[in-house]
Amino acid sequence: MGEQAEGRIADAPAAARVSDAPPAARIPDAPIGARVPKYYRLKQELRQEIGQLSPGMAIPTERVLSTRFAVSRTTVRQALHELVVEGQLQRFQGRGTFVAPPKLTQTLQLTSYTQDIAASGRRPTSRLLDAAVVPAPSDVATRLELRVDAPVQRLERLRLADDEPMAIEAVYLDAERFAGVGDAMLHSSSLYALLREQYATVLVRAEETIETVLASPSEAGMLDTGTGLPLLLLTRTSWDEQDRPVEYVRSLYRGDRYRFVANLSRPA
Amino acid sequence: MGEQAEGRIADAPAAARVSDAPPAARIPDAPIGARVPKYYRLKQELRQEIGQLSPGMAIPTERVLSTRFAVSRTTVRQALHELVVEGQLQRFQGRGTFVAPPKLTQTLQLTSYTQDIAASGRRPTSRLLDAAVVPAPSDVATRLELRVDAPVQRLERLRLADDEPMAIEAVYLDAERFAGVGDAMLHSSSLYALLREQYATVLVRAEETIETVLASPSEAGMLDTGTGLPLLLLTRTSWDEQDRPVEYVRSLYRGDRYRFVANLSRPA
DNA sequence: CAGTGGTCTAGACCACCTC
DNA sequence: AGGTGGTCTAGACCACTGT
Repeated sequence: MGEQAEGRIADAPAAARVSDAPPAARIPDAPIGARVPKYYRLKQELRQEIGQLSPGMAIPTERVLSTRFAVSRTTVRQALHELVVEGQLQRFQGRGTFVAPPKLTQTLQLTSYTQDIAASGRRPTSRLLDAAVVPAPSDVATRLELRVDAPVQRLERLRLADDEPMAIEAVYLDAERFAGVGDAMLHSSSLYALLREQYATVLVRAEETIETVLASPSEAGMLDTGTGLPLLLLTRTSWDEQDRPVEYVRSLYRGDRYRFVANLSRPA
Repeated sequence: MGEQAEGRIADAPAAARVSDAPPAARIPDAPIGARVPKYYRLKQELRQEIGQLSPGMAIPTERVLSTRFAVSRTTVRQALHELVVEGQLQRFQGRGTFVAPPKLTQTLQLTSYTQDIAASGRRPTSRLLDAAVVPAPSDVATRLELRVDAPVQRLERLRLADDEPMAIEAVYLDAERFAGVGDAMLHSSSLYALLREQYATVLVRAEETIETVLASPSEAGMLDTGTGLPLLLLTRTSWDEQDRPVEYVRSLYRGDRYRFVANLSRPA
């Protein structure tokens, strides 16, 4: 990161000040008509400095930034946290803070996942985390038009692209209609191919929702990110040619690494 | 997906303890194989209590929770913050913390915005924040297939539903092709109607992206939320029947209040 | 005015990584 | 061992909302 910051004195309306602090760097002053917290001005300053750097480069440690800008480490951490959430920085415990690569764009479309990733020039893999027949919880039952506690096959997978964890995906299927699909998935990587070839089922439409949730500690661990960081939760219900619901999928993507794109056309 | 923690006493591996603290309430113990911070266990505990309450009801103040659970106010705030981000609580400076109403679902479709909201039984309004012809920044120029700095009409509106701020929307149009559209919008509320009636332009397809960003202080002010809270940024490029790009739109929605849904069909 | 959430400080200990 | 980010504490002052 550069050497000096531009702008004038910080420390806007409030707060006790250490009287004899060294000149240190400056974070931009608060503008007039708006209330701008110190951590936010620091964030803007850091954002600009980060813009000059390349992905993967390390930035100074929290303690260094704290002294350089003459603010507490808490304030530095608040600024860094927001830059992490926005996908500009990545932090690793014990290692440091680094400039993040740009976000990746994932298309919402009714085709094979594997196919999508490969089309973007990356190597798709997946790790089966869990495959079990369980009683349908109410949301799953509703989506699949089954009764609550009806047996459903749950398939939980960690999706990777170029070996980087990309999403945690849980698929639910009617365990009676798709008997044995759990075992079959132990040796197959494409659920859609399996549905087509073994169950003569083709998906023709889907409804997908997107919202923001936060990573639990275990989710954060699997996605190699921090607890409490925003994730994008995609849920998808897909129907076959007879308009029967076939799959209900919940996928969690890192919000700092992915954006989604949908193609819309005029309603018929 | 998700996880649970049962159990008793808090204060897992670390931290100095006030020796004579009152019995206080308990937050669930940390489970074995995972590292679960105290604020996260508190969050889970609070999440459960909130589940029993109705939207709009007040919860205890930060200082009360702090003593009740025998943790610092910082820890309480971290737990509350995550519940706010997840849309379970709403905080208002000077007033208190309240149970939030459920998220609203907004459909991604190529029809009038106003129409969409009305269809969901709410009253759509909008406030024109700004209408100016400006030189196209590079991203706008790219999307509209214009040269950088070509004149574009910018229309910035605050969208409301039942008088609640819903989104900040900035639309960009080719100022030469749609000359006068800025003035016309002063007296019209529907851009799409205006395009159809005054410019004989009908939109037939669009590409929409969704990603997470954070609220700046001014955005937070307009959306009546907090600085640094996650927003969903939707960008949309729409094309007419001749496949010319017509509009480029950037909309910011509160991530704690909205989710989005898209309908997909088998690619042709 | 008292009480709320919002910001900020200074310092401590922890878990984790690299050397 | 030493340094990193992650968590937590106790306390302060602020801006804002209600009375």
